[in-house]
Amino acid sequence: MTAPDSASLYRTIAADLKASIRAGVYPAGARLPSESELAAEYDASRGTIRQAFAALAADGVISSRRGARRTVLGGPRLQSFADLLSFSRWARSVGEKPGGRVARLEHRAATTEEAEQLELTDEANVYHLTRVRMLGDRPVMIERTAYPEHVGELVVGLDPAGSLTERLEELGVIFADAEHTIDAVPATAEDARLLAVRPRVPLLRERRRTTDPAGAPLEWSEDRYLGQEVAFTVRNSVNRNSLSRWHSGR
Amino acid sequence: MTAPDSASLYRTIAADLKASIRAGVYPAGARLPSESELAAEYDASRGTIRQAFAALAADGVISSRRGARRTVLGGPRLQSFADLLSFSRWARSVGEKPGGRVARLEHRAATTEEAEQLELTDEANVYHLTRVRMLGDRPVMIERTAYPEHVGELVVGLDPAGSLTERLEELGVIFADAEHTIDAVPATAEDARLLAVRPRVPLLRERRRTTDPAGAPLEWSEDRYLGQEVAFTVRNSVNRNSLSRWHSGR
DNA sequence: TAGTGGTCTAGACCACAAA
DNA sequence: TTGTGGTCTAGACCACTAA
Repeated sequence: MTAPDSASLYRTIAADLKASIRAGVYPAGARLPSESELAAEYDASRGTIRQAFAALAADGVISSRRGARRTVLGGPRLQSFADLLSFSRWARSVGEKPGGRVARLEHRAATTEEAEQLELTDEANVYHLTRVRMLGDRPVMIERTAYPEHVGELVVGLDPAGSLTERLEELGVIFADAEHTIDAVPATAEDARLLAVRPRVPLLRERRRTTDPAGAPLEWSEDRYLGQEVAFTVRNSVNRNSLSRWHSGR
Repeated sequence: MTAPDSASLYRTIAADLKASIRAGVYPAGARLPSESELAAEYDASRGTIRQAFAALAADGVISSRRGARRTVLGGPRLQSFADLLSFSRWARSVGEKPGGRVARLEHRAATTEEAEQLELTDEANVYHLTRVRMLGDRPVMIERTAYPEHVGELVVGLDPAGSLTERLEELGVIFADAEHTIDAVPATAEDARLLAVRPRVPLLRERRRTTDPAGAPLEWSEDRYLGQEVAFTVRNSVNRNSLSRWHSGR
């Protein structure tokens, strides 16, 4: 889950293939080179080539079947794990100017839910940050994030108008795994005020728990997006499925 | 992407591990056996064991780091690709009784969007089915699905109150890959009537395109769930990300 | 320091798709 | 029939974790 040997051969090959796909050398539906062709080209063993292809498959970029060459899947261009965690990075990647303002920053005792999600004892404190995030000059999302103390202490020293995630990474915090729960809720009075919309407008809610390579929680966030401005896309297959559907059991 | 050799050794090992995890032998956070231990136990090579672990990682069940044993990730129990496609199968898996009634079934020319999603020429016909799906006696979702003619011709011969996906699979239709786009929309007047809620209530919308192993579209569906009854969960990591965030660019 | 997973090789046989 | 990807083996060396 860490990123060791970022220059390993199979990663290089995978990056080359991704770049070619992005550049349009292999458009959606196109057939990719065979394992043996690539093995010859890179002077690598077949196993290494298969590892490169497995990396593309894990990102939902290609499809493969025995007997036929691999093909490029269509649909939207996928984003990296890092782009997904950082609103600022994402905004830039879609050609928008990210912005934000702090609505509230607290250092207080954890709520029951926060303690559970961050795996803290009930008496522990958290840093809780509420921000309104903007694309250009339009607010599109409210971010309510709880950090455990050891992360929050870093956060308070940073410029809260910019990308906290990127700054934290520079400070050596490694984000490794995340779990996202997505549903729809009506805007509360506070939501409506912060986003400049009417109460009860549909918002797309993403609750996210992010952990480090050892599985220790780094943040627990509840983000609320303007419903029809932002969407999430997931690809899965028979062999690869990290999506599930839940019922509140109300 | 097909399911060849469903009895291959690595699949057997992966299934055993999943069963043990589900049974609580390895709870969330627990350390799993090492590769060499499993290799000895199954009299398999290390590569085969690694393939089994890769299958669990692809489903977001485990985490791994060099130097330390693999650990079980917490969070909700994951569902299979098949459970995700079939409302009926999903409902049974969460202990609810699935139900449904047909609101409309049409055989007509494809709309522009349907033609694009199903990769049809503009003049082609589709079968379009609108159903209200229930858990117990409560409606929770509206399903609006377009099928290309070769699939739709099978669908019209089936009992539309039950699980079409399961019946289609029995008829040899193989669902291999899917792409899901999730956002929030207000209930239209028709939505509100079918779900017995007030107009403009937040609905969680899932648009889904499912393809066969060769990449040919099998269905294009727009499902609308009661916002706070149903949620979707996604797990991803630095090495495995099939989730992305989209902006309508409005 | 001992044990673990990460990377890579060089083979083998097989099931399947496409021509 | 030819070439493809799927499965499996038996080795090797290395980077990293944890005791």
